[in-house]
Amino acid sequence: MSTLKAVRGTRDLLPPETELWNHVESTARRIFARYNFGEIRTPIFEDTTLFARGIGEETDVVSKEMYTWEDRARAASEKAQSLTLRPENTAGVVRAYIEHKLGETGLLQKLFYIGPQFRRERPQKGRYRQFFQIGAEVIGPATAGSESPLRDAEVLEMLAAFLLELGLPPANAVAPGWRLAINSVGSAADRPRYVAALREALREIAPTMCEDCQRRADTNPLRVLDCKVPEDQPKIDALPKIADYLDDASTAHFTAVRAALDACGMAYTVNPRLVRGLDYYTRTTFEFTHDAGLGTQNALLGGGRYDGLSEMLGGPRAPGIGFAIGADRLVLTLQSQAAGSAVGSKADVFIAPVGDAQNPAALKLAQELRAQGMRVEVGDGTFRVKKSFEVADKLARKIVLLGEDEVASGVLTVKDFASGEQRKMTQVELLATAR
RNA sequence: GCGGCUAUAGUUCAGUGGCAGAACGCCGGUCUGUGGAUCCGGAUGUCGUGGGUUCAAUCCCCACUAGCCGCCCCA
Repeated sequence: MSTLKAVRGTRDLLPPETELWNHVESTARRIFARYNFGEIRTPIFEDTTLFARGIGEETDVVSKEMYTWEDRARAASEKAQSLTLRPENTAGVVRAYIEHKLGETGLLQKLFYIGPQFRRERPQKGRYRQFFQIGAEVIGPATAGSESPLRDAEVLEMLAAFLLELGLPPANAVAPGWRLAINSVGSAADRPRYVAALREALREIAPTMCEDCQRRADTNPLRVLDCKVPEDQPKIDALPKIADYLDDASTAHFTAVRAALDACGMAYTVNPRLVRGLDYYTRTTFEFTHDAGLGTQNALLGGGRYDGLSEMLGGPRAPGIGFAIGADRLVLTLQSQAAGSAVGSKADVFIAPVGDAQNPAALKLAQELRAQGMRVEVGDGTFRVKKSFEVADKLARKIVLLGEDEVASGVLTVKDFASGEQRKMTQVELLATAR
């Protein structure tokens, strides 16, 4: 019989690696809290329509990468509902915003999430079919300031603070690090005008370009800008620029975002070709990449503004901006930086009963020490003392020998592995030395 | 979804058409309570799965699966 394995594109996270994951997640919670974000937890699956409408029917994510199934109808009269494992979380958050009428508070909603997402792509390093994102959204009625360029800059500054807190500095001339690229794809009105102009220009040029571009020119013209084929680059440079199609408000918005970033001393580059793959993005889009540790999958996180998404989903006007961090990629990056290598800490003490008659007393001692907050590992009385020492040295900083004498007298024999010093002490003294 | 590379011990990896190897780790060392880079000994395993060629396949061939790299796309 063949043994069962985690399915393609999924994996188990085990200690001590999970320690690093917890570090990343708790750091996100700590930093986001400083910016007054609250946590939202949305369901892991949603009505398929949510993603089709929100992300865009024609996007790759929706058209070929979703885990979708027909839910069982409970009664003959009921229609089976099409459900989908969430491929990203922004649509779900906006759905919740609409459903709970959060706009009626009149306040800006600042929400973050941490959780698994699912896309049926070909797995490779840093890309899994179940992957984890840490994301945040700032959304609310325009009267709450949700449309302000200050929000864009604040979110970007928060991301920089988060990466810095994790020990990841921005790249500079000599050292690798992260890089921030930003762009504006215009308002909901600008974007179609630009796409139309792009289509027009591509009608002539596209046949001379690479195969992929010929296809993209038809299906998703913005993607042509992303082409990496060297021969196509001059042709792409000659295409209409999004900046020339922004209306005054969008241009002013982008200028204001940059001014706020400059004020914070944030380094970034404007990349006019940075268009995100999801339909809901408007105006500001951005991406953080990292030079080291990730192969081709060098995007650490991405995001942007989505002023029209709520309305696309049937809700009130609710401009917003958000991002999603690829936690799998962030962890990979930290591991390659050795910034995350200091994991695998030891227990405070290892209790070694000598003879299995001492087992009950050992468990009682462990219970009491743990109640005082100590991290305790308990061996087994059938272990020879030599083995207890070997195991204890691997797992803990101190060993407590608990033989017949110790149990009778209540005086423990304690050896510290770092100093090699061994002495008798009471339980109270042991607690004091561990502090 | 497409192309390339890979799959051998718990781990990292050698290797051969004829009994399967190293290092690290693991277990044990003249049985009575002392670990760390000492020393001695021991076990590692359907050689990814299923077919085929052959007297004989871990090795050659085919398919499948998985991982990695690249493409597409994206976090």
